[in-house]
Amino acid sequence: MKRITIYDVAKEADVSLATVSRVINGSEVVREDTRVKVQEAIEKLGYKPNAIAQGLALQKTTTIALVVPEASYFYTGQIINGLVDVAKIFKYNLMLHTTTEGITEMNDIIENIIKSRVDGVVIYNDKLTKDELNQLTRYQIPIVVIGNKISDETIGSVYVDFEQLIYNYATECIQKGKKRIALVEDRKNPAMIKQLREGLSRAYAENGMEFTGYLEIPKEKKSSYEFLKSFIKKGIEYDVVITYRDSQAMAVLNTAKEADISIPDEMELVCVLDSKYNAMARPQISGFKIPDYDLGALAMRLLTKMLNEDDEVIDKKMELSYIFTPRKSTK
Amino acid sequence: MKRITIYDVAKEADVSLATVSRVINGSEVVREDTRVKVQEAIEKLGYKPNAIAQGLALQKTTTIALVVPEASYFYTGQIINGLVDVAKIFKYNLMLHTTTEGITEMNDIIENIIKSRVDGVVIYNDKLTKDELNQLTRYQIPIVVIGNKISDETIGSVYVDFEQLIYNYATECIQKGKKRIALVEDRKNPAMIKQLREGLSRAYAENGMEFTGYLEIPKEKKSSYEFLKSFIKKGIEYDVVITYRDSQAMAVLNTAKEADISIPDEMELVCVLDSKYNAMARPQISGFKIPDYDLGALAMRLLTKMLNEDDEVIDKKMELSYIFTPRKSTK
DNA sequence: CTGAAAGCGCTAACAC
DNA sequence: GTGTTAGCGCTTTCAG
Repeated sequence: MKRITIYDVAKEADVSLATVSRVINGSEVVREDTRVKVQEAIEKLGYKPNAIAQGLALQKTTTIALVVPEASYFYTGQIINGLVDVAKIFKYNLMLHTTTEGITEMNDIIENIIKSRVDGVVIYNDKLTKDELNQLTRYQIPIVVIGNKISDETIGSVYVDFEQLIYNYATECIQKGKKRIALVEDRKNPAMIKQLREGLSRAYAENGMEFTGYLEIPKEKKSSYEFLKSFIKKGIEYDVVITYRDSQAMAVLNTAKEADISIPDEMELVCVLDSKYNAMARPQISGFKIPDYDLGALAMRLLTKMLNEDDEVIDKKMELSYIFTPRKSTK
Repeated sequence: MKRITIYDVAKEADVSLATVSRVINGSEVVREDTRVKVQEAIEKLGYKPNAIAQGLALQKTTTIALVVPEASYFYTGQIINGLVDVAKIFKYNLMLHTTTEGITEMNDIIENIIKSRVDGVVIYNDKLTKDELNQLTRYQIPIVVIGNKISDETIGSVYVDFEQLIYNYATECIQKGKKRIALVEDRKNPAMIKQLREGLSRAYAENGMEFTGYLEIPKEKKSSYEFLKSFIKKGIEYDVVITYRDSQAMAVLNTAKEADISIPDEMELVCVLDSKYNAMARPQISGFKIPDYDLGALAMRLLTKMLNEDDEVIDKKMELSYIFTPRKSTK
């Protein structure tokens, strides 16, 4: 089957290709009967405009690049859903780029993004140097970053302040006398853990103490569970242990049970990133409800605004809040 | 900043644009010193070839469309990872399209895919009519479907035969005397549940019985958990209950515990789609390890073969196997 | 209201 | 080896 182009339609409808172009793009100036004539020709031939050619002619692709860490986790998934939904509303297509921990060179992705001439990019990524961002801005491409407070002329950001979140929580704990707080390392999210440590350190510092509860998982241990198993049975050293992801929290739960430590009576447990699995565990795990879907949705919305010259973007830096969801693992 | 094109590079390097094109595409015929000259010009100007223009000229975009259900679940995520990794190897870009249950009209997506002139598409989707596929094939675009046994001239498929899986399992159960098997409905995956029911029915039929253990979740119940709660406490009616997703299995686990039913002693539990959460539950939930990552990776590999004229595609229909992972919820 | 023609950036014969 | 030129399919002035 021969590729059918605007030219074929023009011939079929006995008009010029300019006219066909007009009806495709819903121009008002076309007379009704010729519009119908063209429409019929389009139907008959099964013509679909070539977005690539349009992109070339218009200097815009109506597609946005998405850069996300490997799409494995529920949390990321929800963010993507938010991005996708809003993109759909504004008729943007999405190019998916994923970063694997360290392995995927950001540079390749950036190179790719630039070549593909997308209209904008949304990046959800902890590790991401200023340099790399500049690379993108140098090519004038609008960016929205999820999870970082960066922002300037062509960069917007949408995030939750985890440092503040954990600071607030720790402060409250300390004031209630729960001074022994532990934070479990998460190898998959070093940048996030760094933020959490900072928040904890700040809270401790303000109370004249030093934070010493960072639980680094020894290299030889393959999983948090394996580590915690040997760690937790040593005895109860902490009032509350904080994990980043649900699976780590569940590991704590399981190891505590095995060590006959009662949660929350003898030790409390909090998971930063709440998830449905937290609610399914027994005891149910307390956590912070992060507006993941909204992070994605608002990021995309912000980008569409930045892309649309008519829209005045008031604030390129959007901080979203979280809600602590107390369940059974905390008192 | 003015958009810099191949023409600018040509002028800068004092050669013709054809030569620049040649070095960009690694043509062998360029003399070393002019290649260097051009490279320098490219560096200096920060030139990046416009993939859109290349796409137009070459009649191919080196991008593949992905159609997946909303990217929420771990299972889907792994498939995507597989797809992404292989796509990366073969330098294909990915356009992401997601289908929301029923809401997203497949037609819009198809329209979009056709317009974007992708080289191929990978569809992971239960509900997908033959009609819709034909729509795509009509435009000569190669497709690989994940999860369905469809296949013809331009369509390949990679799947796990769940009907057979559950048939095998049920048959074994029946032979061991566990004749009361239940299957919990999954509203989010009706097509999959249909397959599972068929497998169960077949197993029962072959043993001269009829399958009656389909547990439909009443419309007024908001979650599997809510339903199971009222259902399970009625007493033990089944020898083994089968769920599709991990969260449903966990719901069974929790409700059984609340009803003081011992798993696996009084009732066994199997989750079709195994996940890490199954291993974190207590008792740990048995399940079938589905090669999700491989499904994605092989689907993409198959597509790349179909796209490459040199490659002879031997079999467009790939059935992957599963492994039953017995844990503590089955005897 | 419609058509003619230039151009978007790049590739690929075809010359030289 | 390198340059010239004709497209790839579509949009958009500019005329008429």
